[in-house]
Amino acid sequence: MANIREIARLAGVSVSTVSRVLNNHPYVRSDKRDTVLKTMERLDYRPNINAVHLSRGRTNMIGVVLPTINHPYFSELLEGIAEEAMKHNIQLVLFQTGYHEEKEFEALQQLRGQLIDGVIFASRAMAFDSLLNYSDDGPIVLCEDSDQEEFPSISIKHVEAFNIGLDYLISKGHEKIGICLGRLEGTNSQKRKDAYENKMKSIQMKLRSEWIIGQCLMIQDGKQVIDQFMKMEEKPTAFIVGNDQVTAGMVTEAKNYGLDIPGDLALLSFDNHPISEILRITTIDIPTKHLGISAFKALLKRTEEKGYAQKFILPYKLIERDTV
Amino acid sequence: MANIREIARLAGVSVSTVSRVLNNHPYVRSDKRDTVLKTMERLDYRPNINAVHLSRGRTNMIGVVLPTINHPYFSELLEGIAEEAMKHNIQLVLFQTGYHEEKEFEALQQLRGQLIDGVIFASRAMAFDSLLNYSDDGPIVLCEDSDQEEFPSISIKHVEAFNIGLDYLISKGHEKIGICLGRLEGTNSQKRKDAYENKMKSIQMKLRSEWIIGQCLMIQDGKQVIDQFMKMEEKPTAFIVGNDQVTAGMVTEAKNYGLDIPGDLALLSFDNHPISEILRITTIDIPTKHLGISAFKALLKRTEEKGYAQKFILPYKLIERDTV
DNA sequence: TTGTAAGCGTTATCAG
DNA sequence: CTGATAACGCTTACAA
Repeated sequence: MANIREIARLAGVSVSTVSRVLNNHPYVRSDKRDTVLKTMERLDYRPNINAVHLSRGRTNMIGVVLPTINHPYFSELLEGIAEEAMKHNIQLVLFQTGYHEEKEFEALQQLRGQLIDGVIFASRAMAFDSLLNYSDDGPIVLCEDSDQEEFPSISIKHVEAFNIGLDYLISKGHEKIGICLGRLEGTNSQKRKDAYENKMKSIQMKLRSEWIIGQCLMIQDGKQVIDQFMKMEEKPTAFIVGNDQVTAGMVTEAKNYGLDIPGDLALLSFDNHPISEILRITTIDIPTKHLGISAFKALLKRTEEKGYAQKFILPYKLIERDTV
Repeated sequence: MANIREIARLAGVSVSTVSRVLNNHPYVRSDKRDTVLKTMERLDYRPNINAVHLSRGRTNMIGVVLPTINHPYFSELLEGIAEEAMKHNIQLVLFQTGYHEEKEFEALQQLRGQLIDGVIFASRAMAFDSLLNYSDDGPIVLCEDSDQEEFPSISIKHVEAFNIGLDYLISKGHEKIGICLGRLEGTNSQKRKDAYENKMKSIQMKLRSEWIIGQCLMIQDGKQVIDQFMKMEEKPTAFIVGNDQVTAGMVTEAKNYGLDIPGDLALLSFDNHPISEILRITTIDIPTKHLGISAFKALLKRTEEKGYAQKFILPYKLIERDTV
């Protein structure tokens, strides 16, 4: 591949002039600029991006850490990030972790290695303290309802939203309420679980471990929950469910058993993804895509302003439909 | 940030020795290796990846071109690519195009600029001839049912699968068959449309433009199709639909109108994504994730073997459920 | 087994 | 406005 030196030689100018043309600097006589441009065109020249990156010390790429791409929550979030990044001419490098910490560290090492200018954690499995070690290596943004004040974070108020959901169920006469969450280890799930346990205590309901179900992420998991439900001696009259996919699985599997929703079992869910409208699932809307957009904006801000660590809270909204 | 020279100085060795340690070369005396390693540890050293890339002339990153991330078809495909890439320690750079050609060119320019070692086109909007210009810049793989012999390609036999679907509908007594496709300009859609038109001719059915519907990609589009359907004077008795999302929207909107599926309208779809099982949609399974896995493998093969341009055909499978 | 030094292809400083 | 030339941080002959 042709390089800048060759272009310079053929155009009869110095490499600096070529570089200036490349970067739209002023102070290049227009006839020189033209010959340079023509020479580039002729050789179908394209600057070596790695060299540019090395020289500049920046890459205009950021990393996105997420457990899995193929889940509506994360792909919507990712889409938000991608759209906003595109506006600013920033490229995305993907780190699909499958919730493995090592993979998350990889992203951070690439940050330190200056392959990426920043990192957005769409989800985090690693300890917060470990994260702190990379604080000086570049901007980091967290998509979680976080109390820390070191990094910018974007989220909804999970506890509050969960309480709204629980109150709604209670207002409809439910007391025997079960809960379906994703990875119980996750920060968001923890918040939600705490909210649930506190609320149950406040209405004098004993916690039943059988009614607290984890690892609910996909449609298929919802089916299994209903299978479990059918076998329970003491059944809850309602479930609050961490995401619409799972609820979708529950609704349809419930129908297979001839259950009446919400008569035999009420379901309140989170996300308001398209499937919930289709299945008329009562759900709490989370502005997932905007979470992504805001995350990117926060990263940008943090890039410009070293200590910037604002906590962004986005609004949620209860959407009443037919499963409660 | 510390660099290799500083490590060398502090460890009392030369930069080449440090480099050798970094790259697990043999021929480094183990006590030297140890001090180097310790020094790195102490300074929390991480090599500058851009410098490595520039020096090596390779980046171990590949580009993935797709129109949108937030659609089950593409996010499943992407997941396949991502999983396989991870096994080979290859990073993914995303190019979300929204079907815009310029964005696709961007990926190719980054290929020429050696930021990425190769490109997978999960979908393509640009002309094939334009693509040919980049053939020498690095391996390119296409996810399409393609007749060209220049690049490796991965797909199912769209025409054949479509014919199977149409024959199945016909065998169930349908002749008045409509069709819902995605972007009519896309290569896959073109193939499918051709198959449809030929089949209709072969059973002496006149083509009605009203029954050929494009821009069907999401759940919401399916709703609109049914709204259109309700207004048709002459109604088809069946639709063959390009993807499950759209069918899902159709099924549920049809219920709102009190239509009987398949009595009033039969629906045959493609993909076999989780939602189709939930809604008991009869569909033709496409191994989307494997498409992604194979695409990555083909890219790797093409990297090693210049002219490699095999066409991979993956199997599809009719899944009989309740909408036909 | 080790070190020296020449790349890799840009950008940026500084002198003209 | 233009051109030398020194970075940027690593890899890799080549020589020892």
